[in-house]
Order: sequence, then C-alpha cells, then structure tokens
Amino acid sequence: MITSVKGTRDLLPPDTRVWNRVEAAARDVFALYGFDEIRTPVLESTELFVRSVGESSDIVHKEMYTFTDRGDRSVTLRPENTAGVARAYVEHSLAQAGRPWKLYYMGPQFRYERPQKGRYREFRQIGAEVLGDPTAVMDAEVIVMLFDFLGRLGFTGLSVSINSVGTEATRPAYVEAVRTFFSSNEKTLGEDDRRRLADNPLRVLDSKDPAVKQLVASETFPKMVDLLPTLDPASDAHHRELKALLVASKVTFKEDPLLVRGLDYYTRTVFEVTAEGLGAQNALLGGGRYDKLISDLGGPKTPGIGFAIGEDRLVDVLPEPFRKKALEGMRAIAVVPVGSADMPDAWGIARLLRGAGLPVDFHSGHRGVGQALKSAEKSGAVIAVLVGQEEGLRGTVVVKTLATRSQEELPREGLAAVLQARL
RNA sequence: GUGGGAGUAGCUCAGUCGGUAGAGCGUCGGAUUGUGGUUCCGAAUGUCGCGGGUUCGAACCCCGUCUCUCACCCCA
Repeated sequence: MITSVKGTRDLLPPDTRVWNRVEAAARDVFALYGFDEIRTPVLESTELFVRSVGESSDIVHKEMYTFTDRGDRSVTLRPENTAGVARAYVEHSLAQAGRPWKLYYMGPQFRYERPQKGRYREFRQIGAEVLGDPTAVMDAEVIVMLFDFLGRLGFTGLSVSINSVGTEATRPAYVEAVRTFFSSNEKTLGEDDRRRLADNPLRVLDSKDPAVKQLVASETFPKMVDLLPTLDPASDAHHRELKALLVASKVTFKEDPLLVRGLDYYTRTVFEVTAEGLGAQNALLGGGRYDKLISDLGGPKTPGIGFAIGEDRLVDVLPEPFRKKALEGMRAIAVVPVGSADMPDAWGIARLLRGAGLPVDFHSGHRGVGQALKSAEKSGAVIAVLVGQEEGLRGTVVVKTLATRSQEELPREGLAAVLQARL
C-alpha cells in the first residue's frame, strides 16, 4: 500500500468542514480590517529563504525541503510564507502603489522535522502582513485583528505575549550583555545552550534547561526592554505606544522580556500566543515586525509587520462549540426512486429542488429503498423524498422525516417551498 | 539528527507458557420483491507493518528497518 509521506496527512470529511469554517472566518475578519488575499508559490528559490529567514537559523540549515530541479536551479518548498510575500512585493514593485499593503495568505508550508504532537512536515499557516507602515498603530492593528479572529472561533481568555528585540543596529549591544552575563556562569550551560550562545544567542532566553531557566529568570539577567530607553529610544517609544494601544483596545497581553523568535528577520515588536493542549509545541501563532526584510531582499526600504497562525494547531485546540457547529453537515434532502422505472421522474424532481436552492442528495436506489434511506441518513440527510409509480399517478411524492420515520404524501406542486420550510 | 512508547480485520482492541488468529462495532446477504434504526440467521475481510535470525514450530523471543506517537532540538 502506498501511504502518505512521513509527516504529511490527509484531511478528510467531515474534518475538512471545520477547516473550511476556520478559513472562512479568517477571510471575513481580515476583510473587515482591509486585508486582501495574496497567493504566492509553494516553490521558491532557495536563496530567498537563506537571505530572509537567515542562514544561522535551523530552518535554513537543516529543515528545508531543498532540491535541484531539472533546470539545475536550487528550489525549496516554502518553510514559511512571509519571505514569499516580501519577494512578491519587491518583484512587482508594489511600493509604487503609494500606500501600505495589507495582505493575508493561507496555505501549506514545509519543514523537514521529526513529527510530533502539533508538528508536521507539511503544515498550514494562516498569516497576514502589513507592508509600508512603520508605526506601532499597525502592530496594534494586526494584534487586535488576530484577537477578533480568535474570538470569532470562540476562544476566550487568550493572552498575547509581547516583547521588543530592538533593531539590527542595537541588538548586538544586547547580545553582548547576554554573553557577558553567561561568561561568569558558563559551567551551568549545557551543550545545547553553549551552541546557542555562539550561533543564535537570543535563543538561550527560552532554553528548557531548568538551571538556565532559573538564571535567565533572575533579576540581574539583562533585558532588552530595560536597555531600550538609553540604547534605542525610538524602539522604546514604539514599544510603549504599542502597549498603550493594546490597553486602549482591551486586548489582554503580557510583557515577556524573554520572548524571542526563531526567525532572524524580526525587529522591534515580537509577539506570540501559546495554547494549552498542544503538548510541547504550544506556540499557536507568532509574529513580529521586520523593518529590514524588504530592503535585504533588494527592495526599497519598507517596514513590515505580520503574524502566522499554525492552522493545524489552531484546529487542534479549537473551542468545541465552533467545531461542533462546523461539523454539522448540509441538512440535505435525499431523493430516492422507488423502482428503476422511477429514475427519470426522481431525477427531474431532484433538479427541480436544486433549482430552488435546496441541497439534494440523490440516491440511485440500486440496493433497494431501505438501504437508500439508511445511507441517506448516514450521510446527513434529514428528509427523504420517495418517488414512486403510484404517487406519480396522483401527482404526489412521499416525504419522509428520517429522524422520526414518519411520512406523508404531498403534492409535487409547490414541493420545494414546503420542503424549504421543513429543513 | 537524539531518546522513550507503539504497530494484529475498515475501527477499537484481546491473543495465556512459543503450538499457523479472535471479539465487539462496522460492512455485505437473508428473514422482509414499495420503506432503513430493534431482533434473528448467515457471510466476507488479515503478508499479525516489512525483512532477516533463533526454533521442530514465531503475532509472541532476538536483530535490522519503516511508520505512528511522545519528548529533546527547533518552531506554527
């Protein structure tokens, strides 16, 4: 048997109904904020991710699906979607429009990792980006929009963690402070954290090593937000403004000076929402500002802010009422010919009902009326219309309520309207 | 890439001391030729994940491998 590739999975009905509802909610809410959809290729030049996500990141050096195509080009299945959006922005000179772009996307992403709870090699993200507006207002707007969306799905009590990581110009000073701090505590660092300190120092901040956690949690551990007022007043002001706007919008947030993110391109604002029930992979969504990314890709100096939601994880922890409602199928009408001679007649009635806008689950009846009724109910039909010879002569059909098994003979004339009222 | 757990029918699982495989649910047929949910009768379906080894004999023990799963790493 040929099975799906490791770390990939089929989404089957009725689960796909849930996915569709979630995506429809995203489209609705994002549109309220003036966002339009962008669709970028799943396949991109490898160089795009090397330059945007960052060569030092694990994503690039060990998690990408990279291969050489028949034309000898190195291509990669996108591990995230922001780079593609940024690439498209530059490639199509969208900056020329003279306005900020508010874009959202949804689709599959690929990372070659060992699968576990909430982590797949093919996973789906829903994300949004604002390109061309440097203000904290936009940071606040995407976070507010996010909460609006999550609220629509029925989430309550979620809180977003926020932090500022400064700018490319000021971060080295902070990294230095972190290194200095650990230089006197080097012995407590495990192998992993030593490597981090060398390669991607800020990752040490969310180490899972209890000893390191304790150190990092101590009063004396340097925090970027503490350094900002003197080191980077502009970022400090940005951060304060964002907090004020979130307070004004009644979004619950908590400042987490230890919050850092894995992609190299973030500047200033970073944020994250985690959720219970996802095991160790508890990050439900993450985002931040990236004021250098577009120019790094050869575009005009353009600030950006965005987020990405792990859709698989989102569906995993979706509030039950929303899931339940989404799983309810179409309340369809089963049309069943009683005998094979009744097929054309039944067919005509099905067409008539569909024409009136009613969902019809047509049954061939080849295994008998009983089986047809049974399978009709299994696939979610609530009413069955039995089309037979005897009733045909009288210009009627048998209308059966599947749940109660009660039935009555109704005239064909005006049938659609009567059924509409009963659905 | 590293470590733990698991893999038996479509699904959930049992399988004793190593003696060539079972249940429930589901599916299909019949009792019921124009009416399904209950009941009764009957039936089908397995490379016991795969490959090798030990053994007279392996679902069971050993080795390898694949997949799933959980954790590390990393991240959504």
